[in-house]
Amino acid sequence: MPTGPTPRQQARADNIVRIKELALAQLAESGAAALSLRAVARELNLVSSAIYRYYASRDDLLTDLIVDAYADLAEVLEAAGAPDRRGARRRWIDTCLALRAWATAEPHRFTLIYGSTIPGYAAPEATIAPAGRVVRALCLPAAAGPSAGPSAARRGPGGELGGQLGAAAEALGLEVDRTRMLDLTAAFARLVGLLTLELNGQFTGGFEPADALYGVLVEREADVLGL
Amino acid sequence: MPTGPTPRQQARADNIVRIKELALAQLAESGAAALSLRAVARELNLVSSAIYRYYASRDDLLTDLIVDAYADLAEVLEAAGAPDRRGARRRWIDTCLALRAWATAEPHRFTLIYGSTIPGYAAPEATIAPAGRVVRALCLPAAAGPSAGPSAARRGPGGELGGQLGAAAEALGLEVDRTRMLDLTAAFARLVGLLTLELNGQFTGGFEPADALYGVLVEREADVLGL
DNA sequence: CCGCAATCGAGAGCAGTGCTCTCTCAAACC
DNA sequence: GGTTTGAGAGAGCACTGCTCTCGATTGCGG
Repeated sequence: MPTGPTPRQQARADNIVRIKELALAQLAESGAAALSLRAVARELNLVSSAIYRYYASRDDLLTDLIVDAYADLAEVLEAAGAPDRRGARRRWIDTCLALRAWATAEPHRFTLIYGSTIPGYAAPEATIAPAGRVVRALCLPAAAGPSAGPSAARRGPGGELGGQLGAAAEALGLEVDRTRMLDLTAAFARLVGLLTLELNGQFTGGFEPADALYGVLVEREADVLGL
Repeated sequence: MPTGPTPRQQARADNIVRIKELALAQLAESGAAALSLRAVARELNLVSSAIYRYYASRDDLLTDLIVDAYADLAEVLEAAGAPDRRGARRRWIDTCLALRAWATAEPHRFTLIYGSTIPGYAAPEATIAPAGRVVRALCLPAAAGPSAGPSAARRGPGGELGGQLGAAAEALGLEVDRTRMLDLTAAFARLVGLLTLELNGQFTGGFEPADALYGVLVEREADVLGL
């Protein structure tokens, strides 16, 4: 019979959850730079050194939060773009709107994954798969489109760029040709770019709130993608 | 007669320059989060408290670096897009390429201005004008285009978005109608988005280096803008 | 059921940070 | 020449990440 977790394991799991919650709260109000392990420990009525029983370093905690953020975002996008009676255009647009809704609801988590990283800091191995899942979730509703088809997966731009696009499509498990992959990549970059600018206040005074702008641009993306 | 700066003023100016240089060097190798005033003071053979004669706080120094980065980038873009015998399309493309060249040459400075900011941290007044200058420099070569004209500056989408676009165009001193402003805003967001993703290593494994991708997408932007 | 090993928290401590305050000394100005 | 202004030194506070050691508790194997 499958024995449940021992009390100790349970307590440990609970503590990890609480640590993440508190860390997320700190993140939301002061940003990633101000995340303090000691402060988390304090709020947990733990002595500072005890935190290291759960995370070997501050970066480890951050990495965990990043992975969680990717996973949550991917889930949201997958739900928004799930295949159903809606047409591809509607699913694509809903997915894009879900992206912005998530980003504006949790700006600290969005900037955690798409904001600036430290120079020379390579994304830990653990984060690349979840990151890909987000890209895939966003692209999937728009994967089928002009010149797309299972047997065309190898066609499209040749040369270096063609190889990169083909590899990227394959890595994401998207059955699209290279031209389509180029369009999807561009669309992804545009959306993330727009949100990054908005969240960083680059639009302050001009486009606050940017709902209308975003709405129009998403429609345009749909047009460009032939949805 | 205009007396030159006193030795004291000169020494002070020199020190500020040296502080910025050292800070930039730190930024380049460890990121903005790791910028340490004490470390800068140490390299300057100064005791830590003496730094505060020049900058009242760490944030003040960062703000200064941000303003400088905007100014430098704007200068580069203005030079790349300066009116001359080249056609508008060529000038636009050259400007876009200059943007990427600057961003990849000084990734720490690019992420300093377009990377993530701290939640609740409002951009200091001093930074918004230089930020606008960059936008203007990028848009200028593509300002003239379909449906554009001095007397059309008020036309284009109406409603909330129309007002925002009109105000933005006016604030930047761009003589474009609102439709054009929408296109320019979108193009700006796309380019910055793409570069942000690239510099943050979101393309690792797929599109490194992203020269080819960027080149193709810039050509496309030119098409969309009717250049 | 009992002993041994793994785990956890406490506490002290190190090196570093931003920033403040006071003091001294030299340069600049009247 | 006397006085004001500015620069640097030094000590200190509160904080950070992280390490090490040392009891105490838990849980597993014999």
